[in-house]
Amino acid sequence: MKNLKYTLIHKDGNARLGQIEINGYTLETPCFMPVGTQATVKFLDYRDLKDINASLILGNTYHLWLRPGEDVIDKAGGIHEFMHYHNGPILTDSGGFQVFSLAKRRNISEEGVTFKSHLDGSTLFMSPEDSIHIQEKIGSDIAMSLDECIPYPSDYKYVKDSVERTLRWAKRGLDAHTRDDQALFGIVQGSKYPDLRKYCAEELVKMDFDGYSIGGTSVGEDKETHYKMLDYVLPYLPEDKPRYEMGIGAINDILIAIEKGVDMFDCVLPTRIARHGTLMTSNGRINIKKQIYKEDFSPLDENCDCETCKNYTKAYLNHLFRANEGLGNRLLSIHNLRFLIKLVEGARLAIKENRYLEYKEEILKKYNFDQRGF
RNA sequence: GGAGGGGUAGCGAAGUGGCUAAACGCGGCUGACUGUAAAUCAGCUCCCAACGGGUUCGGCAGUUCGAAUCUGCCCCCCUCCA
Repeated sequence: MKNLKYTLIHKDGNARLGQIEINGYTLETPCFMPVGTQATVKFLDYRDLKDINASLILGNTYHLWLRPGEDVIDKAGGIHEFMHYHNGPILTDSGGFQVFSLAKRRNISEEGVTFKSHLDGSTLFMSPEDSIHIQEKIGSDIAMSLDECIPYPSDYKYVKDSVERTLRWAKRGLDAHTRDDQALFGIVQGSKYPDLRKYCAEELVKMDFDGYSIGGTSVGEDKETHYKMLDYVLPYLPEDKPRYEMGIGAINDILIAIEKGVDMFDCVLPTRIARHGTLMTSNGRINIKKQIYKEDFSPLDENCDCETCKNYTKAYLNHLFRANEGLGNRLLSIHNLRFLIKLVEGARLAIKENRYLEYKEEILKKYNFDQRGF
């Protein structure tokens, strides 16, 4: 009895318009998922998320395990109740990304990962089974298998061994998983090696997960390599399950992922750069802290429908950033998230109308962003 | 009028004979940021034709091989007592 139902509604080339039904929530794909690592999309609350039309959001197993602890969230009645978020499903990342981002503070063994807590230095151990059990207690709608997000570049032997271990971990997590109101996704690794990507995808598909992720992209490789990684994986994933590329938020990355047939993606980029004063707009990237905006009383982006663009001027936002007022972080985060969500809403409509490639080209041509894609 | 304290780069503030174009903080300017140790991090911030040179530490005049640092005079500011 699966709690997640994916329906492929329409294809335009490889781009997919779909629908996910899960635990009473229904959402359309492709979708962009804001990241709320510590049970909060930094600076936004549920009302802001509703306003920008966010649905699925992320939480993080490693971070919530350390603080407040999965038991607290369980006692609260689960993550939805805990953070008062009911606008859509919640997906938890497994801790696999921390294997990458906290590389200096961890050790990998066959059994699992030993972390040296970034909070207090204590030694903590997480097995693939632990990751699943923690996610079950957190009560997310979609859980992820514990994987190793492989650094780039890594040599073939390292990647092969890592992929095989990630596959064993995936199986162990699957066997340990008990909640039937929680979906579980496997994560395809394999770095830039086509055969390892294919192998990893095929082995995971045999295990029959509820969805499949592509991990280990946008970890320092060039764009060409990044996009090829998608090509090495997507042909081997089933049409009737959602595909999720983890950790992409640049405009070109998203548009290309959709074109190739990815349904879901998340990224800290829009919220992080917002807190740093950077905005994605239909006129390209701008930094609100710059002096030229000090007396600019126009909106951030005249083509945007977010609350920030509807109600505030660049001059005011410039002031908030110079004064280090938290409202600036919130207003810019709202804008950047809405910008990406709207971009993907446009993509869904374009797929429906069989003009996705035109849509993509139009955006890539019109928006004055650079190689990085924002 | 008397006693004491002080004037350092845009601001605040170290430094009290050479290692000082002068710590540090703020402010300002650049850049970075992709499954969040990130409201963070990195660089620049006296002037110039600049891997070198030129002017600086209230002002002027000295002492010294060498002064933001010592001496004299002057200007300004603060506190206390009359």
